[in-house]
Amino acid sequence: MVSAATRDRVLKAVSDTGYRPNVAARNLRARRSMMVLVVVPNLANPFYGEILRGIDDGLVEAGYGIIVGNLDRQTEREARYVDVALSGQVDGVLLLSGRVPVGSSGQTICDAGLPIVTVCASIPGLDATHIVIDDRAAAREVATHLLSLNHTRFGYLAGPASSINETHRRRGYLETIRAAGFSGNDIVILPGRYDIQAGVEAAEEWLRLAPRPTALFASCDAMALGFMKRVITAGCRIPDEVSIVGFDGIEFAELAEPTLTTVRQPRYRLGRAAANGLLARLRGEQGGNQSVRLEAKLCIGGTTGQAPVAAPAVSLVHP
Amino acid sequence: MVSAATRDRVLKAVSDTGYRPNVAARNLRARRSMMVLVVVPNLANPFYGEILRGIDDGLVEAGYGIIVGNLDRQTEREARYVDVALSGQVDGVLLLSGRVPVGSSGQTICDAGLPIVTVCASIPGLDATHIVIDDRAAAREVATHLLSLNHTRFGYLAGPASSINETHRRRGYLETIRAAGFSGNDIVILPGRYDIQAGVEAAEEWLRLAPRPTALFASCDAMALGFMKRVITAGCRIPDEVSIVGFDGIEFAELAEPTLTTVRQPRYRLGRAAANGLLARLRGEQGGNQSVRLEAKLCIGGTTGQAPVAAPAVSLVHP
DNA sequence: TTGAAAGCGCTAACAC
DNA sequence: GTGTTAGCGCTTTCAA
Repeated sequence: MVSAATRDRVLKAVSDTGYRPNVAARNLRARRSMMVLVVVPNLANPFYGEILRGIDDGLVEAGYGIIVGNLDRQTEREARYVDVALSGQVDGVLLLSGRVPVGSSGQTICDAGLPIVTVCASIPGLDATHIVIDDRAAAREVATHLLSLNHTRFGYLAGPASSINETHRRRGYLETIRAAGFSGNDIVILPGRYDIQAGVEAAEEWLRLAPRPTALFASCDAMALGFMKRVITAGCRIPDEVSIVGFDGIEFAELAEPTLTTVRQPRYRLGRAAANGLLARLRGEQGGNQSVRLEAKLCIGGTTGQAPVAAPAVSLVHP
Repeated sequence: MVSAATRDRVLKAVSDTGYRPNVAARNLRARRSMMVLVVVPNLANPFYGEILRGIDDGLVEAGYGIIVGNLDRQTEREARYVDVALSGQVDGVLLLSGRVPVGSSGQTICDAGLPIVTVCASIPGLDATHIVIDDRAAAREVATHLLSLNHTRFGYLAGPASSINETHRRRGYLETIRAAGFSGNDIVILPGRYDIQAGVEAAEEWLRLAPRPTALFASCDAMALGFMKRVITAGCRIPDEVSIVGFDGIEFAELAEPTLTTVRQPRYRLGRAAANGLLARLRGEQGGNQSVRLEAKLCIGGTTGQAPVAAPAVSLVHP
């Protein structure tokens, strides 16, 4: 609402002086920062890279920038990001970590009163938008697939106990196997922590077992790939001696030989949905506790096959 | 420099009122933001994830946060981050992209007058600290390794022409092969762009060649792994029919079967060095144009082996 | 030591 | 339409 003449005069002055608005001043005055904090458990895992891409694409369009808070799997690092939120450096928070970050003096990131969206891990009781897939149903599908291949001894390569995803995946897997008539004796649970090395260590444990489970569900691809590499190195054939299923659907799962059977999460779309959910809350359009569920899909690769028949063959000889 | 009594009174008031300093106001007054912009070519490539970890660890200790600028391989996206720098949102810039970002109205990110550090790609003529490895020497080492295995037909899977790394790697590889007496006829150059899919496409091209090069140097691991998967799918044996070398040393290179021979870059340390270099510049301790060079190492895996001997055997029959 | 005041650069509100 | 002003919350400077 200015005359054309004035506008031109202003625009000319802008380009003459090379004027640039100062963002700190604007933020101070407007009481917002146009920044969003994204708390990531482990930047080194490419699973998060792709989600981050979706988040970035969604937020940048709306003029928001992202501040990355990498926990590097260390809970102690949460405090830093609680401070970032509490000191007004960001307008909203995106939690990929499945936990509410806790500060050094007992406050949580919720005390900042900022809009929060969680991705890939709904946190019970948290007033936030939760962008999720159905971990439990996906894990059931994994178990059903392995049962259909006549496996009778099952392994589960777990994530960290603190992870809510871990809980759901384990439950879905175990309940389906039990429902098929198997007992705890038919199931071996190997501890893990969602990284490659954990998969390697679990493989070493598995190699020492007798009898070995013939089917292994690793609760993330990084672990599945580490496991796979280690057992191949030990001379095992996949899927002849052991069937392996991962979870996440990272690109490298497709590059494994054989291609890893895995649950593919729509990572980019999860990121976009998270950005949209947060933008809606930032605009005040939404509040309360709600969930958006995206589809995950079991992708059958070459790492799963019929259970080996060695044992039954022996029993036929001695009826 | 206040009396103990006053200090206590202040501290009590702080905890009573739940006082938190406002960062925007502090930044406005202090004319700094305690934020650093990190420009990344492609967040989806785990190569950058690990460098980012090193950067984050180095900067967070000094109280700086990072704003991630993902280009997603699209040069047009640079403009956004030029604005971020120009509008004073950050105190320094870390460039992983090997290019000086250019804004929409012709300015570059340098016009912000901020300290700049480049990582993994020194940009000629730029007043910055350059954290690099010797791409050319590493590529020479790759060629020497392949020559020592008696290969005589060589492939090179290139990166994008705009990349300075691409230039160095190609030069080092080709000059070494030429110095060994081979000509352009013995070398096939396949176009690529530093992602998995480019590796797959190059493999399809390679499968159509006759005669095929028996040695392939892919200028990044993601491409090498994509290439490898595709040729294995087509029934080729590695390294019996083709030797493959990658570049970068991402974790997944070690998980490939056979393990990928590759040049391992010290990614985390590159990130730390970049953080340190930027902190030094931010403190005004350093200026001008300087380089820090870290060691990259050729790690021999199972994807390289003696050149197949079929052709020489034929020529012995008809001397 | 402590208190008071100026001002960073912007935007919203108001008077002209 | 246009020009002026107050104040966001902090830090620095200067006076008491």
